[in-house]
Amino acid sequence: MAVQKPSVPKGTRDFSPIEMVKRNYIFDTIKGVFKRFGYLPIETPSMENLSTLTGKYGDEGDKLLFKVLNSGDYLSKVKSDLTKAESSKLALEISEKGLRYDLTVPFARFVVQHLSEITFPFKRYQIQPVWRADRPQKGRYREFYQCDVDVIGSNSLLNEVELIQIIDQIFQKLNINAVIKLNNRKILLGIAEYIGEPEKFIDITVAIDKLDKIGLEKVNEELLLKGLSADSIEKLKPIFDLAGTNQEKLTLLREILKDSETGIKGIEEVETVINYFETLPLNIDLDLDLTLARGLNYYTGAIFEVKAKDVAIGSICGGGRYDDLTGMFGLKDVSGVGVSFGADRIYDVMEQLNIFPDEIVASTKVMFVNFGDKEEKYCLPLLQKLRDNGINSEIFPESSKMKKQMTYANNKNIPIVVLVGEDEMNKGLLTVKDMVSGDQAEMTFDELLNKFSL
RNA sequence: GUGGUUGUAGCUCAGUUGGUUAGAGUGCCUGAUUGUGGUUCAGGAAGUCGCCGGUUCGAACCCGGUCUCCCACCCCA
Repeated sequence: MAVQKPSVPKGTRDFSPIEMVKRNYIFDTIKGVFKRFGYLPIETPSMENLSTLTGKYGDEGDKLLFKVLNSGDYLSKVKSDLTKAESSKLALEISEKGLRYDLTVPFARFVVQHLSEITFPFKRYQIQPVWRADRPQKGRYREFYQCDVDVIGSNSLLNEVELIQIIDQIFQKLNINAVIKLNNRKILLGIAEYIGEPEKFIDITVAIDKLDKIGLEKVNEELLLKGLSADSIEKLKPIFDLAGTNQEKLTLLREILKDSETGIKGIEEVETVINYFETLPLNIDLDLDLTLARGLNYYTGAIFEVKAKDVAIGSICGGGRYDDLTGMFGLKDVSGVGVSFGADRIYDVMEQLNIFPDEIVASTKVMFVNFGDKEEKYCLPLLQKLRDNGINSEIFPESSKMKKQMTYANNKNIPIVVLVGEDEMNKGLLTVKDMVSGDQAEMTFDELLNKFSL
């Protein structure tokens, strides 16, 4: 067989030991906070039935689904004329499974399917990879991990508040400066009603989402293109211009949207969440951002997005409330709310800021130089004692040249090297070298141990 | 999915108008130093120039395709 150059598919990556140590640090931190708030883990399959996935993420989302080819002679079962078949229709005939696009929709499916085993409110977390057939860029992968927390079966806004607390804790623990942007789909719907274009709701949200990126003028152009009247667009302006504190924005908004029942409901929801937030001793900033829309169509209430303040990489966490996701699987009137942490982007942020704690690379504290068979046998019990005392230690596995062994210790940042040769064995002492200062001294094993008990 | 961009030693990158044997820094290996790393000095190994094809007497360089990376759009973690 011809030798092939090894490679992984576009947008996917291998992770080396160093990367995994750092990734696990992120996962463990996130998981720890989830557990602290009483959430329990679940997992779902990498593949879902395509019918479970399609239609949940909007047209764009459907295009980004990875589809899995049916097994066997899938073409023989195709009914369409292959010479003029549309790809999108043909896909449904030759593929009935797809890789999951997020963890929220599979979770909704899970809830409905396992209803009898679940007590509401159901608090679950789920940390698994998801796949999107997007074109990769920095901070944008085709396979990436999401860390979801959701509580389903409770309308209480206390859940929204709890999510904010969770976000606060996680980013505090990871030492990332972040800001939570908060909005509410009901407010956006109210705005669409207020300007007299409720049926253009999706177009409006998608356009105003880009406000801080492309500016007011371009947004207006896009809205015009989508068929909004110039009048409607003019009415949007004061809403974009809203400034001041969260409370000030809400007061103004309440006046503007006073005739929209939905809008007022959204304002009240946001107000409640913000009022809770202000009574809590949290570190993170919470910004009411009316231009936050989020593309996922299943959100109905609060929407969140978290951005790192010090790195431009898009959102590192996002989510919101969905009132009818389970409805699509036949379970009505069960509302849920949750957020998803993007582990890969969080990694990129931490890497760029160089804020991974040194100690997570649990490195060796003591290395014994290997001088040969007799010395090995002499050192092994000492090594055992160090380990029993919780000191990470190792012996170089071969009696290589000193230079090689010392270089190894140096590159691995091992702070203490112990040399035990014939001399030391006869005297019952160890030569202990401090690799930072370069000093070395003879001492007993107990004296070495004492160095660590300080 | 649309448009653009990148790919040369393990890593970061030079490489002239197409012209003999493709370079540098860093890392690695060896020695100066047989039981002493991190500094210094001397030496050494290392490249199908992303891949496939074409043009040409001759291609890292020009052309086509393809893969990958990155950027913008779209969308998003």
